[in-house]
Amino acid sequence: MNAPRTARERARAELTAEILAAARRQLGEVGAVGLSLRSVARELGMASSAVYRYFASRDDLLTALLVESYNEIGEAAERADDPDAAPERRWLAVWRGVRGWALANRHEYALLFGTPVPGYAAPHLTAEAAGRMPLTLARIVADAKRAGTLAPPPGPACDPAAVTPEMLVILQDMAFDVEETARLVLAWNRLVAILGYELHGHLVNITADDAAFFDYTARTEGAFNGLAFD
Amino acid sequence: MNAPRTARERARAELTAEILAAARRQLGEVGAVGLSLRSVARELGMASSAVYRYFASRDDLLTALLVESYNEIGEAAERADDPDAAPERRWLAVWRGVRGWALANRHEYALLFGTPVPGYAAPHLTAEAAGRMPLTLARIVADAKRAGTLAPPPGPACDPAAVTPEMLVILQDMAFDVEETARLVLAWNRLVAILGYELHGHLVNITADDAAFFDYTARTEGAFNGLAFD
DNA sequence: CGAATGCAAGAGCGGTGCTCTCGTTTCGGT
DNA sequence: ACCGAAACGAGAGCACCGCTCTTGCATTCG
Repeated sequence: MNAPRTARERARAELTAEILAAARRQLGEVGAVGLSLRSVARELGMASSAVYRYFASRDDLLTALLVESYNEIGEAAERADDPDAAPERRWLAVWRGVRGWALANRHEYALLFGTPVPGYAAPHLTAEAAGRMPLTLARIVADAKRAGTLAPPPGPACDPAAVTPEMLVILQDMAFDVEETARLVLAWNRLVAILGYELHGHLVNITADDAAFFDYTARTEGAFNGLAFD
Repeated sequence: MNAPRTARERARAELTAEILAAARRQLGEVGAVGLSLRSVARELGMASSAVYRYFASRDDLLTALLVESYNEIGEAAERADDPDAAPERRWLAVWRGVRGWALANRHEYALLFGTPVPGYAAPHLTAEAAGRMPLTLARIVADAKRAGTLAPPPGPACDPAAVTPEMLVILQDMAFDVEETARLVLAWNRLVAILGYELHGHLVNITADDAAFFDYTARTEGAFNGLAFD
């Protein structure tokens, strides 16, 4: 990420940003499958072939939007977190913060957590951005554990072989054991899943007050992770 | 679903089935976004325009595959269920049955529970087929409740206004209250979500033994729904 | 100043969903 | 037995897509 020196480099950086912005706008309107490189080019008044100077393929453009969205949802989670509050309040606040972003950016949310494009595997660079949201949840539980307010593990035991050693290493400075790690994975999965259900219409005619049901889900999952809900 | 009388009607029914079968085959190979009406027509040796006599649009064809897949996953759940076994065994068996179908039909699974096509809303006819799998889970809990082996509700309370009255009516002959209904919705959501994570690669480098982690998830969710796991 | 590079534009390829027309076949009622 | 209506298959065509290649112009660098 060096600063552009020449005028050409500056222009290139600006145009790249413009393309990305236009693509993001169109993504928000027509979704990922409807996003067309040609229409992005049209919006910017350039030939479609010119866009390929900046993004090698449509998938590359989508990957850039993917990273951007991962960072946004991670930032939404981090911004909603007040490290000085009680763990239960923090937990609910972060869940609500993520929901707020998801409701305001449903196409981006679908891009992040929906059906992956068949021939497409998310490049490794997305890993760090993708981790910000789950890590925010993990920090809350870690703080509660450090403060000694974490309840004993409820529910059945988890096979220690089910979770990778890498995962335990990543979370090692938070001193999580296998059980706590597995429950955190499930909490992260739950947050993503319940929002997917709400956004994709799977809860129509099932839940009446989506916000209330979401809060219920958040409290449930927080209690499952040892936080003092109820 | 009347029996075909004339030769024309018989031919029409057969061709419709052939188109559907070819489409299903291609869906399994290239996924929903890669499924092209033209290539289906090519496979059957007919003009692409002829297919439109049988399916008004690509979305219509996809809807037919959607209903077919919903019924298959529902049948997989029902077939895995042995009503004479203990509720805990039934619960785990159904979860595993659904996982088996999902692993063997990942593109169909993605079609059912992945990102919905932007302009597309699932027609109402899919509702009955879509309900078979969740209802199988509900029956197990209902039987356990009837047998008096259901544990008291764990976790935080649910706002009674969160769940629709319709939902309670549907499950009324099982005599579920709001809490039990909400937990069942979450169990159904969990089953779909954890399989989505496994199939879409969100658990790579996180879980080591996917089957073991899935079983852990099933037991966890079963215990949350009052079944006697652990 | 000249060479090398970056760049935008256009044409073109093969693919898509979908529509319209045209000639043929089949069916139902008289 | 006939005749009109309906169903049907095939083909051409429209507008769009991702992507590539070539061409000519502008900028940068030695």
